[in-house]
Amino acid sequence: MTSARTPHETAREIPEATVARLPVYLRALSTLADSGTTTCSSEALAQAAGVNSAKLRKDLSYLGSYGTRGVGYDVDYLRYQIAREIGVTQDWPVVIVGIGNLGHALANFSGFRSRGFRVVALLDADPRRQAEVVAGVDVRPFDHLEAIVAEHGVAIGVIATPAAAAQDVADRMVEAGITSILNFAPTVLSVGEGVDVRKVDLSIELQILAYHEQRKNGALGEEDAS
Amino acid sequence: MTSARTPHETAREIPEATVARLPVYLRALSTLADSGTTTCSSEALAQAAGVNSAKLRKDLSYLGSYGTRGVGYDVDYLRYQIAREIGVTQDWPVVIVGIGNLGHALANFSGFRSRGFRVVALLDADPRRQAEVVAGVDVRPFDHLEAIVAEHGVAIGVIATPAAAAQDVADRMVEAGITSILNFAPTVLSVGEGVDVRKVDLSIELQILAYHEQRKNGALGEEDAS
DNA sequence: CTCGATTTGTTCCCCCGTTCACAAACTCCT
DNA sequence: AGGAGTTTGTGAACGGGGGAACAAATCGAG
Repeated sequence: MTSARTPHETAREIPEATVARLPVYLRALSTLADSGTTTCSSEALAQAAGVNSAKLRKDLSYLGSYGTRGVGYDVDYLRYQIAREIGVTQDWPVVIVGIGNLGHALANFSGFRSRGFRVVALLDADPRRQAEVVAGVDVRPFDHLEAIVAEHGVAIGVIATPAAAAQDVADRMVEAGITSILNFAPTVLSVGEGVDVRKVDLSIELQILAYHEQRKNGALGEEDAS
Repeated sequence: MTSARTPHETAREIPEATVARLPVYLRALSTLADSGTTTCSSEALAQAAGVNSAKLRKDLSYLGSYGTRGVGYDVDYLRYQIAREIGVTQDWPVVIVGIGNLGHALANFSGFRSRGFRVVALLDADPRRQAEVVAGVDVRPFDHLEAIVAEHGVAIGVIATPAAAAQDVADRMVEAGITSILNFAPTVLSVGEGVDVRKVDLSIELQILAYHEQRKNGALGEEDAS
């Protein structure tokens, strides 16, 4: 969770940690369904999702009581219930801003369509990129943002620009009416109340791995550095 | 944190949540340094990093006492201390497996070099991709993995393959001696004791945003579905 | 040298999340 | 029908992290 919480909490409250795991369960269920499994226990699903089975059951209990004691969960039924809870039974239009190397990769990412997301526009400020067609969608000028958001009712924006441009892009997105941002630029974004931001940061992930790696190697560099 | 913990804990223990924020502080400090700032308060740095100042001070206190009361922190000094703690004062060789769209983007990512990481090899199982040269490094057969890891002492591997291949790649990596994996494939990896895995999953991030987005819109779909 | 202003380092408390453990509920076999 | 075996859903204990608040330390002015 990055942004502030909405003041008017609706109905039942699902913990943030649980929300973050629901997509994992959803994927595991899809895999099970593809392999012909129609029913599974919390133990089996937990293993497929890489979590503790007690945690899985507690997570699912926030959604309701969708299992059968002594039996387990119906794969298709549970899958639908989770998808509905997350909100991916409907289609979410998405705009991607910044069509460099990463933007290309994101636009071509097949997991978009199959999981309830539809890329309605690719935007870039660089006129040289606006000639391109990526993944069947043509790259348009960044200035079209407001019109596109209004036309398609876009709520989710993806920022794949260099760090220097990210905050400006975010500001424009928010102004245009976007309320959820996925940020790939290595910058801290500041946005107003009610806007959610999630960040994906490659170099941070690598640095976290480096820290643990360093410790595995018996902690060199123990000088006190006074 | 994804994998198990090493049994023999060394010296002082830094909480995982703090470790995840140190790279953010490091970047904020670099930005401050670039703008000519030589000293900053915890309040200023916290704002630049997008966190609470009390949390920042507590995080830094795990590293030692590097500030001066009544004054603040010396930007360069603190930056070096954090970099040393994370382990990015040395250079980490990295291999990337799977040179599709995403692999291209990762290989070209400039944040690698500048933050203590060096891409020593790009690997792909597809012979057609092995003709390419990406970001000055030529794509080599996946089978070269073991030799490259041994030669350069690679500890960190990046998986950018399709989901179906990811587990096999991970197994080979671990067997070759890699002990930290950054996984971009949408799969749960299972690895042995002592191997760290971090995952970056686009569709999960989008689904989390979708969930919150759905709730903002006044929670439709309140049928009980008996 | 002393006093006020500033800022760090740390203590204390609370809340969220994880895990264990068990009662409730269901199936199947006899 | 009844009992044994399974598996879910949840209550309770526990640990970690976040934030407020304060004492300790440093600087600067007079």
